[in-house]
Amino acid sequence: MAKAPTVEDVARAAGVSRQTVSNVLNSPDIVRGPTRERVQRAIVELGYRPHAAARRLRTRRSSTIGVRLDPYAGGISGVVLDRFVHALTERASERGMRVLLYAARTPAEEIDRIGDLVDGGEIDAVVLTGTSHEDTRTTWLQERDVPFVSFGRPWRSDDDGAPAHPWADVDGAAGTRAATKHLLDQAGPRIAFLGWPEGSGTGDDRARGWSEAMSDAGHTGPRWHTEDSVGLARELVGSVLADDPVDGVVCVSDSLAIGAHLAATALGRPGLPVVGFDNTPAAEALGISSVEQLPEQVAAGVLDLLMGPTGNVVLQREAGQDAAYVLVEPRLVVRGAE
Amino acid sequence: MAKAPTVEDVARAAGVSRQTVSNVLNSPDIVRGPTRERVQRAIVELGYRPHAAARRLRTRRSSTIGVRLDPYAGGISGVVLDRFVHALTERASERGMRVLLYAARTPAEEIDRIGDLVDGGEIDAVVLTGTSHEDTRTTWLQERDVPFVSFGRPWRSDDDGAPAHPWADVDGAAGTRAATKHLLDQAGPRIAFLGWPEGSGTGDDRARGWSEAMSDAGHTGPRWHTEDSVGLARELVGSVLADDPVDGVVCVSDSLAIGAHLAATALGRPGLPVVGFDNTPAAEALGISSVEQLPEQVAAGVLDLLMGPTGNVVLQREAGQDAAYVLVEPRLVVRGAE
DNA sequence: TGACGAAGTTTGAACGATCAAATTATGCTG
DNA sequence: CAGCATAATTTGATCGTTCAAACTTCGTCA
Repeated sequence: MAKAPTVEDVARAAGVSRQTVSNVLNSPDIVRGPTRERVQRAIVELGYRPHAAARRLRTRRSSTIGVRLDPYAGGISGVVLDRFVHALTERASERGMRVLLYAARTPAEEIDRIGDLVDGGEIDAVVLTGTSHEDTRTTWLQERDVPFVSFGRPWRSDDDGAPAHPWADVDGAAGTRAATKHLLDQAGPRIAFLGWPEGSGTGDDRARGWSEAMSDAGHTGPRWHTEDSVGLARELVGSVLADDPVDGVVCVSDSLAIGAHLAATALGRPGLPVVGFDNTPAAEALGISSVEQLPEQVAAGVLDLLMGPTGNVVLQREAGQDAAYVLVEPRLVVRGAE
Repeated sequence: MAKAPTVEDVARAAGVSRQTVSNVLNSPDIVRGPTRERVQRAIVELGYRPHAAARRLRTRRSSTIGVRLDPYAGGISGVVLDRFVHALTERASERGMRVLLYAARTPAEEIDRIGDLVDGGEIDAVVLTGTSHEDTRTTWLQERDVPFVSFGRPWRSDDDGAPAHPWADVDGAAGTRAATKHLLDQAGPRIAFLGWPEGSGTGDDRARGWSEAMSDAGHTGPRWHTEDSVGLARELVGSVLADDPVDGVVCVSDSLAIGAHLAATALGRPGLPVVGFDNTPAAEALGISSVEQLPEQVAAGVLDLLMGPTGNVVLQREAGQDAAYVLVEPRLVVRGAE
C-alpha cells in the first residue's frame, strides 16, 4: 500500500498551492470555479483523504463529542439510551462530527475522564446522560467552559425562567397525560397511577401528567408507589387491586407495568388496561401499551443545542447567554394486552 | 483559562529537554530515577496533559478502535451488544485506547465509513459485530490490511483448522448443552428444542448443543422452528404442545422462550420449564431461565486478539500468521418460572 | 489608460508531539 | 587513572494541515 497522498500531492497534481486545496475542502466558495473543479478532480483521482490528526492539531478542534456509556443497569430499560446514542452518532456524522465513548463508574471518575479527553484535545463537547439533582458534573463543566448538553433536565431549579444549562429531554408529563386520557376514554373513569417513590424528577414529572389529566376530566384514582421492580410491583398491585378494582393503570415504567399486568392476570383480570413507559421490547412482547420516547428527536435536539441549527462546529456559549432547551413529545403506543 | 502547558513547558520547569519528558511518558524505564521524579513532579504541578492530536500525527497511531453501533432492531435483543460495547470501552480505556462509534445502514456504507476513518487516521482497528456468511466487510478489511476482530464467528468455513480472521464469540452450543442437561436433570427425559429456521450459523450452533446433550443422555425430543417472534412462537408451541406434552423446552432465544412460556401457561401448564438465550430483561421479568452470554469476556478477548495479552498497541497481523480466536463459555441462569 | 480595491492565490510559520541521530554523562576494567 | 562501552540526555527534523499575511490577478471606474 503506497503512502497516503497529502494535500501537497493534490496541490502538485492540480497545479495549485497547498492552501488552495485546503480552501477547496473548507471554504469552497472562495475558490474560483475552474480551479475548484481541477482540485476536486485531483482529489478523487489520488483518493486523497485529509488526515484528521493534522487538522486537529492545527485547528485545535477535534470535531468529536464525548458520550458516557452507562454501565449495564440490569434493569429493564437501556434501550432508550441505546437508541439515543445510535441516533446521535448518525446525526453527528451528517454534520461532520464523531462520537467517542468513555466509561466511568462514578461522577468523580467521569469528571476525570472528561478532563483527560478535553485537555488532550480529543473531544470538543460532552453529552451527559442521566443528570440528577445538584449534579457535580455540570458545575465542573461550566467552570471549565466545556460545551455540553444533557439528555435530561437539570431538575434542581424551579421552573422559573432560564435553565442552568442547555438540555434536551422527553416530556414525561405529556406522555402520561396522553396515556391517562386514552384509558379514561377507553376503559373507565377510575385510573390509577403506579409510580416510583417520590423525589425523582423524572418520576414526579410523569406522575404530574396523570394527575393533571385526571383532574381535567374531573375524575380521581389511587396513586401507588414502589421501587422499579417487576416483582415488587406485582406484589403491591396484587394486594391493592383486590380491594380497589380500578379501570386501568398508568405506570411510570415498563417494569412496573409488567408487574401490574401479571398481578391483574393472576387475579383473573387479564384484560385490565395497563400502560407502561419506554416501550421496551419486554412490553412489546407481552402486548402491553407503552409511552415511547423518541430518542432520535432528542439526539437531533442535542446537536442543535451544541452546534446551532445548521452549523458544523461546536459553539462556545456566551457568558450571559440564556441556556436553551428542547422538549420532545413522546408517543403513545397502544396495544391490546392479552 | 491559560493556555494548556506543552511538553516544552514541562521540560523547562523540570530543567530537562523535551525528549526526556516524552520519555518519562512513553518509556519511563530508560530515564534515570531522580530525573524521572523531577519531571513527574513538574507534570503534576503544571497539570500537563499530552495533546492527542500531536501525538497521533507524529506516531501515526490514533489509539482508537472503531465500532459500529447497530441500528435499533426493534427486537428483543440488543442488550448483549450494549454490554459488549460498554465492556469494550472500559477495557480499552485500561489499555490507553478509545472507542469511536460510527453508524452505517448497509455493509457498503460501512465499508465507506471505515475507509474514511482509517485513511483519516482516526482509528487503528475495527471491531465488527454481527458477521454473516461471505461477509463483504471482512474481505475488504483484509485487502486493506486493516486490523480487525469480529464479535461472531466467520461461519462460512468448515471447522477445519485456521479461521479466516480473528474472532471472539460465545459458545452457543455449550450454552444450550448446559440448558438441556439441566432440564433433563430437573424436568424429565423429553426436552424439545425451539429454534430459528435452519441456515443461520448462530442458530444451528445452539441447536447442536441441544441435540448433542440429548443423544449423550440417550433421549430424544422434537425440534421446532420459527422466526424470532414472540407471537409466532406462541402460536407454534400452542398447537404442537397439545399433541406432544414435552417435559421442557430449550429455546434459541428469549423471544421464543417467552412465546413458549405464554403458550404453555395458556394451555394450563404454567410450570413447563423453558430456557431462553441471552438473559434479556424480559426473561428476567417473567422469571424465565436463560443462558447468559458474557459480553465482558468477549470484549476482553477481542482486545487480546487485537493487542496481544498485555500490549497497548494494535498489532498488525503477519501475512502467513494463523488467525486466533476466543470462545467464551456462557452461563446458565436458572429461575423458577411462574 | 492607469490606478485602485476586491477577489483569488501563494508563501512561510506554527500547532505539539516523537523519531533518529548526535552528544554528554556514567560506570567498569585493566 | 586512562580508555572504552553503555546509559542518559539533548538536538534538529518531521508528521499534514491551516492560519496569517503577502502577493498576484482581475475588473471597474475616473
